[in-house]
Amino acid sequence: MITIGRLARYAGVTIKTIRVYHAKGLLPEPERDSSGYRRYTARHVIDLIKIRTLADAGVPLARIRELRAAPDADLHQALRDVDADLTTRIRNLRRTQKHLRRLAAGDADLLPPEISAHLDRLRELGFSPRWVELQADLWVLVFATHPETATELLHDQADVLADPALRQIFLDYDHAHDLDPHDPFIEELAGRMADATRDRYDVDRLPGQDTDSDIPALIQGTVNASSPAWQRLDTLVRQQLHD
Amino acid sequence: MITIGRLARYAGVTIKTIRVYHAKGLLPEPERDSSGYRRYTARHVIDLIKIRTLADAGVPLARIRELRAAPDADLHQALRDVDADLTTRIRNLRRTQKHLRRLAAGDADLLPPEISAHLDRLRELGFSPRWVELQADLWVLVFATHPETATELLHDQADVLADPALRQIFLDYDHAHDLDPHDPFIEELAGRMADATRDRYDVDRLPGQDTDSDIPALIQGTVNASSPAWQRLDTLVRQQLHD
DNA sequence: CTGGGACCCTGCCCTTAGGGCAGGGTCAAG
DNA sequence: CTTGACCCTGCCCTAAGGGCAGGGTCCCAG
Repeated sequence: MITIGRLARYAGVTIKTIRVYHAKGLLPEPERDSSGYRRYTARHVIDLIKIRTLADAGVPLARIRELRAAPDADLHQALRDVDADLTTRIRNLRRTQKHLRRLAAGDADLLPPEISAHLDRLRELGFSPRWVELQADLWVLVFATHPETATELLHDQADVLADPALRQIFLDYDHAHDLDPHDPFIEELAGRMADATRDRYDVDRLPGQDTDSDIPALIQGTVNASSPAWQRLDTLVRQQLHD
Repeated sequence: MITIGRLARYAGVTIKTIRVYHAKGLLPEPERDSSGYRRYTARHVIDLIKIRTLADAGVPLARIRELRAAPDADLHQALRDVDADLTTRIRNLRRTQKHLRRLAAGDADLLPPEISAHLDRLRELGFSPRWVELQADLWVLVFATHPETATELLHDQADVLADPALRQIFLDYDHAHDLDPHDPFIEELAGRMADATRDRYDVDRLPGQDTDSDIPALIQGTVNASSPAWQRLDTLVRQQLHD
């Protein structure tokens, strides 16, 4: 007849755990010896090990108690459910691990590989680190909020960068960040941007605006907030497009 | 500028979760609009997604808050630790799943395959279901408490069953369960058992008794409790061995 | 026979990561 | 003008134990 401490060591749990199981009616309270110590038998060891197997699998203690009284068929169904649940939990953990590794490899790589490639391309084309970082944030946001259309948008953006004139517009946008908001270059750039936009897109169907989302505004807001020149640029472009 | 509900949907969490993160200083409180509603920006979406990645990996929220302020080197070390931890967690879940399947396949199979084979053998040899079940419990206990010596004991037991005379002793033991404690057969069997034990083992070194464990007594106690005849058998054998 | 260290007992409060509800204000659409 | 969908704060609740206080037991060495 073993004591609670030995039972605990055998089953690889703490004494407290055993007492909790008694309190919750999972494991029957054993006899007490003359001094009030609990004395356990082989049955208890076996029961405890089974309980732990279920508990380790994530079954709530209350459920385990139910199962101890349930008919065999129910128990087996429950075991199948738990097994399936374990499988999905393992799969999820693996996915999380993948995300984690992306996060460790640098923020940008939280995105699908296509995006990392896009950002690398930006760096090659001579965009400033600040711009690349901003684009990273932006695409994180787009992919997080509109996964369905994000890929399409990204391809459109890649096309844009393939055209030297359009690419120059973005390079100038990047460069404008530190200019005075009233630098004449800003107005000239705004003109080019409005023209290019009208050229490329149906004015009422700008990309990304077909979903009733506030994400584009959100992004633009974030962008504008980082530079007064950019803020003015946005205002000017909007004016010209809405004439 | 999105509301808390939208942010929650984007990040796949509940509103409450976001409020908790604010309360714990994980995610900075955003500006409020004129009616006191929180208004979030792109930054918040990105931060929240990162936080969730860590939280999903099982990092405690308090730790995540620390990491947000920690230098880059620390963060990367932490990410490596978390990654390793995830790997062991996945491995443990897999082991648990294996245990669970054994449990589903019938109690006996909670034991290593060698034991299941042993129990199958018992069934073939004509032992009663009750005996087989008792042996299952017994071996569960032995393997749970003394994994180092359990295999050795099992092999010894397999040897014993290979000898027809010894096997007959166990079959008779099984059969004795339902006899009257004073049936003469019991005394005769006790004699055979004592002889066989003396024959096979050094009297002071019975198998399993070299560890200072109460498990053998525990097992014998459980066995004895299930039948008065068995109880008497044990008493008689002990008497004869200790003369 | 007397410490002392290792056990055991009950009872109580504490923790994590949120869930849920009450009670009240806000917004947009019909 | 109302209705349904949001949002606010504040409060209590949960699961599975951890930790501690305050007190009793056991066994072994001095």
